[in-house]
Amino acid sequence: MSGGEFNSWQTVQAEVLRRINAREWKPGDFIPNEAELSIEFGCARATVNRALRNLADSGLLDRRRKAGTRVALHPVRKATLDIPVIRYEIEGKGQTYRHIVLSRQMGIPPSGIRARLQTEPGVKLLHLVTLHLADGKPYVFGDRWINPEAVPGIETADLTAKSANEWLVLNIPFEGGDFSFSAMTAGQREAEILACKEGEGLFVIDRSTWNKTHVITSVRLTFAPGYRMHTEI
Amino acid sequence: MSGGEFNSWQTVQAEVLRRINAREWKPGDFIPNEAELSIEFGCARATVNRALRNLADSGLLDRRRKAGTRVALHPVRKATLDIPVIRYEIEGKGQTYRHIVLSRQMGIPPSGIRARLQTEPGVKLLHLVTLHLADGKPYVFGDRWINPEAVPGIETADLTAKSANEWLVLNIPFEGGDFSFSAMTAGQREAEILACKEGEGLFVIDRSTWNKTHVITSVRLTFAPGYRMHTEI
DNA sequence: TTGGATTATAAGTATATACATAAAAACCTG
DNA sequence: CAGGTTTTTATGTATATACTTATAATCCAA
Repeated sequence: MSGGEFNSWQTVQAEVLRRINAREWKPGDFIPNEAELSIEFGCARATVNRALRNLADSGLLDRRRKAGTRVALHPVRKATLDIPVIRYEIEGKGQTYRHIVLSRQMGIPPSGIRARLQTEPGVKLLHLVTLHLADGKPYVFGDRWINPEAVPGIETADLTAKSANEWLVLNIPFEGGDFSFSAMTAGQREAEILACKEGEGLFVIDRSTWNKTHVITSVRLTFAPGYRMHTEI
Repeated sequence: MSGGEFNSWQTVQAEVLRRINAREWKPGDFIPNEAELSIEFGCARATVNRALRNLADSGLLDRRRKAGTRVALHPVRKATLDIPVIRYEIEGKGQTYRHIVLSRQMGIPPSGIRARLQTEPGVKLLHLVTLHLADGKPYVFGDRWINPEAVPGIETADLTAKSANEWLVLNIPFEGGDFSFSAMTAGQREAEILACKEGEGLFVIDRSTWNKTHVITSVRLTFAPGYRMHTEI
């Protein structure tokens, strides 16, 4: 074997990829261990490690200590998508951004929201409905519940200058988030707010974010017709 | 400074994250270089490098050679989402999978598809419409165009046993893909195929995949009402 | 003052070595 | 032979060192 010059982790990665694609190593197969590969490729084990770790990160290999490395059985492709702050997304397209607070009040959330935010029954949360506009046209509206216990200062915050999301991103660091993407049919309320027709299909993002101690906020973003989310791999 | 024990890349990463969250290092700020940090943290530069590289990968830091490392100005959060093969997705939920080829013929594609697949005007492509069912109920249908030049053997392939997507994944390795997610309103055709009402909001994925030489295929997946795509960060 | 060459610098990477750790496999023991 | 213990092993990680590379900053000449 031995053969070519594989003296960078990128070339090692490319060669491993080639073997996977050429079915020399088939899904489910164990591949030689790092030590063996480092000899075959004529490089250090650390270099092989870097390449294999990278491929494992992107879902093409499964690795376990002691067990070894195998080609992923169902090579799941992982796409990474950026979760932008809406203002940047709009301004990035060269449009002018504006947002309006449609309503803001403390209230007892519906049970679904309460479950997400993990609060006790009867506890009041801040409920905020905002509309974001691009060049003056409705772009997306957010129906948001905030746990004031997790967000000191939210009651007195001015959320007309900066949107709630921006304010939170700036002031309350979060560690994790939970996103789901779906479609809904515009009802009367959505049609009114987004200035579209009833019955149109709308793109929806539901998102919760949390830090170590609390679930901070849960928001449903309903986009005006025509919105697309895009990514490449 | 010096201070605590930061002798693993994870603890270094955690400390850097803490400083970012605590605004000790603000968005746009340059942070000390690797050599300085390695002294401060009492670890090797490679350890700092691993931590910072990881944070850069996840979008929280911007790094450039010679320039240095700074906290990302708009700390974009990146969510990774798995692109599953539909059969695995359905079977993973414990439902039975079945799929039907609704139509299969060579034809001249509309100009939008032609542009995506980068083929010459007048060239015929394979057009395939399939419906995937979960427990016998319509789950998603795919409207797919395949470039036969990129896919030798597709004309004679049996696409009733394995779906086109599975066949392609198994036989034609691809290097890159392009995904976009949106919502549409069910028209008469969608309502019929997916057994839903006209005017319902449907989740749509448009996907093209390519390898080094060709764009292989472009497909629009239209999901039955209620579909959600989920991810965490 | 501009624009091209030079230099200094910070990240990027490769390597040998050493040790840590998870977990499969082999080895007991009752 | 079940169930627990020990051993083995492949990956995971840390470190010192050395070299590479992109590029910001500087210098210099037309």
